[in-house]
Amino acid sequence: MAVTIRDIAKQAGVSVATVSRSINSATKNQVREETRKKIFEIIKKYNYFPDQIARSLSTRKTRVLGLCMPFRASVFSSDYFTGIIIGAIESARRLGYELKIVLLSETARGLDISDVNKTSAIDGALLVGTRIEDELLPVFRNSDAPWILVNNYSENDDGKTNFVDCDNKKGAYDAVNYLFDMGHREIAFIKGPADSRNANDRFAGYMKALKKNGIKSDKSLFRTGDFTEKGGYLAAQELLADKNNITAVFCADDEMAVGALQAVKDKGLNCPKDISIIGFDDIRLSRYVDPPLTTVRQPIYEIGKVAAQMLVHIVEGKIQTPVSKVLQTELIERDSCAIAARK
Amino acid sequence: MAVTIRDIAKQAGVSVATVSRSINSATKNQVREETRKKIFEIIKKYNYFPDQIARSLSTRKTRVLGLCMPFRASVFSSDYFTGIIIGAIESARRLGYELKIVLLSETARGLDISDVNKTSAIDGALLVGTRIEDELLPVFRNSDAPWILVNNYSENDDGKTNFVDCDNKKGAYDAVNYLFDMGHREIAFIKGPADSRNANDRFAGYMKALKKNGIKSDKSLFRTGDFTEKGGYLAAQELLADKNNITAVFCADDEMAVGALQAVKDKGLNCPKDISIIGFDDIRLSRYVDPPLTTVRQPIYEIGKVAAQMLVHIVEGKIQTPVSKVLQTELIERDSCAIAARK
DNA sequence: CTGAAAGCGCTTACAG
DNA sequence: CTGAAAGCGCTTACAG
Repeated sequence: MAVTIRDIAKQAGVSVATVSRSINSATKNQVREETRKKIFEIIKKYNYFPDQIARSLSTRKTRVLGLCMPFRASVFSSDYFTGIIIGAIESARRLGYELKIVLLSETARGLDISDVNKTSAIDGALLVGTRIEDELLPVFRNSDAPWILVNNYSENDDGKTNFVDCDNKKGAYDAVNYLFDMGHREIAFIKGPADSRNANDRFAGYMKALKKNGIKSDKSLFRTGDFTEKGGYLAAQELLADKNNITAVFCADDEMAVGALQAVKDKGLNCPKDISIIGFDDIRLSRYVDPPLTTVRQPIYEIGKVAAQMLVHIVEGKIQTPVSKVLQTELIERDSCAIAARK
Repeated sequence: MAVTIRDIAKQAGVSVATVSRSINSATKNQVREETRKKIFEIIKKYNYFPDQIARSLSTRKTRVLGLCMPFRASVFSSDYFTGIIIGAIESARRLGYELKIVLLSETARGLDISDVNKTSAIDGALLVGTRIEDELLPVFRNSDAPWILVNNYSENDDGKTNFVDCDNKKGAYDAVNYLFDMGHREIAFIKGPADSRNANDRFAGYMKALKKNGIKSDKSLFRTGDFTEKGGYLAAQELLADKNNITAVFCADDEMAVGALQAVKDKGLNCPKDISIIGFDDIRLSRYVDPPLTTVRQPIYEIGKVAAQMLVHIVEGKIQTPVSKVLQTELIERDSCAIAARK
């Protein structure tokens, strides 16, 4: 049988209340040092660890954060998933929290986030990988349970959401300006899925940059991908077949950029000589393809880190909500973009 | 205030016991259908969800599995980490469990796995990324709490450990035979860290294949890497400087193989013409380097899946321990190996 | 500084 | 088929 606080109390000749006070940093000063010392000896001797479950039932706090996400392949894209988790777990750990992965059912059965909290025994939620279609957001908003939207805030949002994200629009804007400065005028764009908020913001950034540079947008220059390599390949293939005067393509994520790169090669064209390609995210693979991909880096690890930290602050009531943080992207120049070829 | 079982009982005009029985599949048949129906109406009406914490305290089961690992970079290598987690979480979910990530402190302070279970509120542990130096294993063995060693079993082990792993020795053996059949006789080996069990088993497989083919092992053909790309690069560089007659190098993981490939290129040599390279794991990157890497595929997703499933079976007492499963590796032929060049 | 007692929200023998 | 009651292992007002 496991040793409980009762056993310790009995052996130390004190009440369970005194043992409890001794082992909780907030109350340990209420106990005479000498008493505490004796208690800790007994604790050590019996190798006692307080039961976290009992503690939670009593305090109504679990000290665990939920990383909540739909079970969708794109969320689990290795670099993204790993980055968020490691960032989050580092913060959590430092602040004395653990991390639990909770999968949201695809069939969003009107689950309220406070239900998630109760059924999953978490103090707060990091909401990752949502899409507009999930319709998770509206219902989450009606909850007073602490949660943070990670990486899917939209500038068209309601202003009441806690979130951390990178500046998708600005990142895309920068990418297009970069291409423009290299002389590109016919810049194609491969969008992400229509129901992805950050995909939309990236598109908005593209449009904004076009406008600023006096280029009028041309619908025949857009294609929609699904954030996968294959989707990028297909979209680029179409683009290359239709329009022979494009000199650059901006992809809403690196996966699609990798696919687009392959399409360019398969068409017998050279990147960057004939076509420049620029991606978004800076996944590990970007450095290894040939040519290495120029891209807009999203500080994913930082995002996870900041998000978890922020969530803990909310949970502990140390911060006023709504709260948010927008991290900056960084243009990473590699070899997939070059001065626009004369056409 | 959240609604509790009391509220439901009161509204339904029954006792909490009856409500409790109704909502637990194991006991729901003890309740008259009519009564149950009424109870569920009330539950729905009040949007009641049973508190998992209270349940856990009462049943002494949490229905969460712990993915326990040291906080070490190599564990978090994207493909590995993601593969294990997704595999594990899928099994867990299907069986009604959740997954919590618990970081083991580097400074292994004599933590017993049963303590982990108590302090982390988990029913069982998946032990990932351990090294011999961790000295976690011996202490874990003294515990009766359910746990499974993932991916680090050694054939020299005690036979009492629950584990799932791939057949590292056999995989390495296959790789070397493959090279031998292509005419290679001077086959270098870049080992993993000395305190990694699977690294050692892979080395053992290499040695076994050498012996079987009548090649005597040559110490000058071994180098030790650290499972990272950089380590592989450095080791290969040394190898290439020292021995000019090697025609192939087998790397204990793909990360090192990618590094080795770069070293070969930097030396002005061609892979596979001058030097064949073969890796282990089949990480995503392997398909993208130039030339694409021939490697020994480790079914990492399957490993996570089987491990979680096995753990649940142990936790629920449905299976006799010790229990284990060894999954087979698969040689993936790509373009980094060729017939040995005459020297 | 310390203890007795109530309470956190469930489950489950026990009795009927 | 149902209920009253004890119990899971803690924390925390309350009283002294």
